[in-house]
Amino acid sequence: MTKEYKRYLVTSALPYANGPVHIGHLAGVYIPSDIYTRYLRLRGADVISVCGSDEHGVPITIKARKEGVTPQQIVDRYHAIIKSSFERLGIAFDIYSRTSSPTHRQTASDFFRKLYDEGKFIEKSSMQYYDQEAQTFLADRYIVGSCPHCQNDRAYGDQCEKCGSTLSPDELIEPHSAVSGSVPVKRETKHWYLPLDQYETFLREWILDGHKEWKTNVYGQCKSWLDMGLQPRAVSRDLDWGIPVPVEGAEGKVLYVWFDAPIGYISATKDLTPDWQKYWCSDDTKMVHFIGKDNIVFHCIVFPSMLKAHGGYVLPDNVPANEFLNLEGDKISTSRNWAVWLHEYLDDFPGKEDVLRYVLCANAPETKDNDFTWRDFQSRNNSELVAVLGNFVNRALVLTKKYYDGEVPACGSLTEYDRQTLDELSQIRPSLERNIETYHFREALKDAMAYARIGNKYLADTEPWKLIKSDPERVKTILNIALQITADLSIAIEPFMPFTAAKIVKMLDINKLTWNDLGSASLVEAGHRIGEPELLFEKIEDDAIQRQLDKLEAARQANAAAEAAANVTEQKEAVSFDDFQRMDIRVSTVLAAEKVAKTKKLLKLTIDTGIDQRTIVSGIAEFYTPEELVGRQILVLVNLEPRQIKGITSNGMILMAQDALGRLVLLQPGDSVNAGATVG
RNA sequence: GGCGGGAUAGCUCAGCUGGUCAGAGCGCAUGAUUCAUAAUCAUGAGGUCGAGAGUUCAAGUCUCUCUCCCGCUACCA
Repeated sequence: MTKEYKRYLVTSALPYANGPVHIGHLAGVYIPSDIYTRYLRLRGADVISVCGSDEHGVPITIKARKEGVTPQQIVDRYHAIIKSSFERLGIAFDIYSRTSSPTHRQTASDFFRKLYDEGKFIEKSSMQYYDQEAQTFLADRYIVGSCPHCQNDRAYGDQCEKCGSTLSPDELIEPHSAVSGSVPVKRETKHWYLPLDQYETFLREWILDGHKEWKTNVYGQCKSWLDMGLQPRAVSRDLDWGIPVPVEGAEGKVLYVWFDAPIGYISATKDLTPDWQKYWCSDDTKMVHFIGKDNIVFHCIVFPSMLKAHGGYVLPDNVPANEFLNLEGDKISTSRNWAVWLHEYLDDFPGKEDVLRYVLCANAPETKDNDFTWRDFQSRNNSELVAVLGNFVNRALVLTKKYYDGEVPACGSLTEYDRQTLDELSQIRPSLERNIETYHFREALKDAMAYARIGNKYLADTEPWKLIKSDPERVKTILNIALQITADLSIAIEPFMPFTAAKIVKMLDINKLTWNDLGSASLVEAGHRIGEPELLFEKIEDDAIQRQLDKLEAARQANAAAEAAANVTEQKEAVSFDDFQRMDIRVSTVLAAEKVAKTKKLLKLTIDTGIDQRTIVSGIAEFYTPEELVGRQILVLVNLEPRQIKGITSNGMILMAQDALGRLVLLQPGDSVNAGATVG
């Protein structure tokens, strides 16, 4: 798509304000978007970068309730932390807004109302759980019960955090309200849906035909969704935290958070400039969404459908989604405190903002999930930033200071080798530009570092410290060139390491350069006096790394302790002996076992209960193979109501123990007994 | 089970439309060097490009099958 654009609109996924920002967010979204934005600015492009906190949604209300504060207090807290830590890291948004702002409330509300008035929604009533005591409908997250898969008695209505399965409230065993603890009842409620299915044709043409250049993970994910067929998606919820649905008779309903959040890009732009329509409503704006892969469907399918339904807005030109960053081999997790928090990093490593920016860019999960390790962090700092970049700049400046008292020497006639070096340097820029413009920031960073590598090689090959005795004139030219390379380097690394770039500019004591200067060999004039050289980076010693590793180890142990405590479930309510007597549990023998086609967890077992032979379907395929089950004695609840599973009638339930890891283990008699022996 | 992504030197990764594509950085080894934060520079080690088959004059690069990892989705009492 070689369309000519007049301006750029860069958006970065809105961080969810129920926790601080960690390195996964940075590597996936904010570092790339910042590099891209800074590059465009250096080029003098008309570009704005917008972001803000995503402050609605159920998890925030849950956190607030848990802490006994208001949702507003929660989002105020994290908005402040996130905003200031971004600033400290040099993430240069033109505006960092928030979705609880009046502008956003108005914008999202108007957006909804326009679609509503134009009949772009469908209305549907459904039965949902209602808490009579608290007089409120319950979001899926607010319903707690036993997980039907792993028996965890603290599963939520949308997900069981223990076994990871996705649930619906109806699946929960013994559901109760997380608000009041009472047993909820079903009550009818009305909601509005965006009929995504109506936008399928548009999306297919726009993405599958029109944007084949998108990253394979993004394109593939979109294709997958489109091929599965899109369903209408609810855009409202029964909740009191959020933007009220601007429709008569919609009291107690708010916009669903995924509907209001992306509109935050628009309202942030409004907060930034009265000229916001120039960016949002002109075809010659290039909009780019920087996101993580968990957001692909919202930014490529849902939000574009919303924009299309609304009309008059630009669609994204690209959605460069990154994969996930792991930490020391494990998934980053906010709830498990398995993360490197940005605000803590900034406190622990003052003055090392660029080190983190460098490492996260060099190791960004651009094509697949990646791992952040503190050893790698240390190694990249010590052997790349200190040894290559910092060292080269220091060499050039110190030599200038030493030989010429800081006065830039004049460039004399160039040798063949000089020309060769300058030629090599000139080849970097096109590659660097191409890599940034195609969102290959890892490669782009390598290109930027090449200036320092070439500089080091140039000094080693020309050996000015030797020539200073035999051919002082020649040394002037050499150091002049070394200083030019240093100046070029400062331009090339600015998008990646703005603090370091600024330091170099300060040490050279020159005016800030622009991208157009990159590649020039006359950026520092002869006779100019440079400032005082200082070190750009310092080595990071083992003990600093060890402290971070210890910190993580502490989190790991805290998690293990918490999990162990959580795993011992409470004793259930007392039952009468009669209740127990009603259960008919028998020792049975497995006669045959086979996998149920098209399932991952199900086995179809034929068993001898002593009374009869019958079929039972059980979800143990992940733990037992059919072969090892045949001939085994097991315990079976034989008088459980039959149930249809995958078209097979299951007559009974196999008793199993579940360990702390969610693993299912069969129970069997200590000694062999006859089939049909009763248990009681 | 369906779909998507990934699998290339010890580590992190480049390899676009098939033919100097078997590469870079780090790490390692050897040598050189001392201006520099013991930093730098040179050279090297030979990885069956996840496995197998196929198309082709020619395949990491295309097709098919399989294995493993990540994600989405379905199923589970």
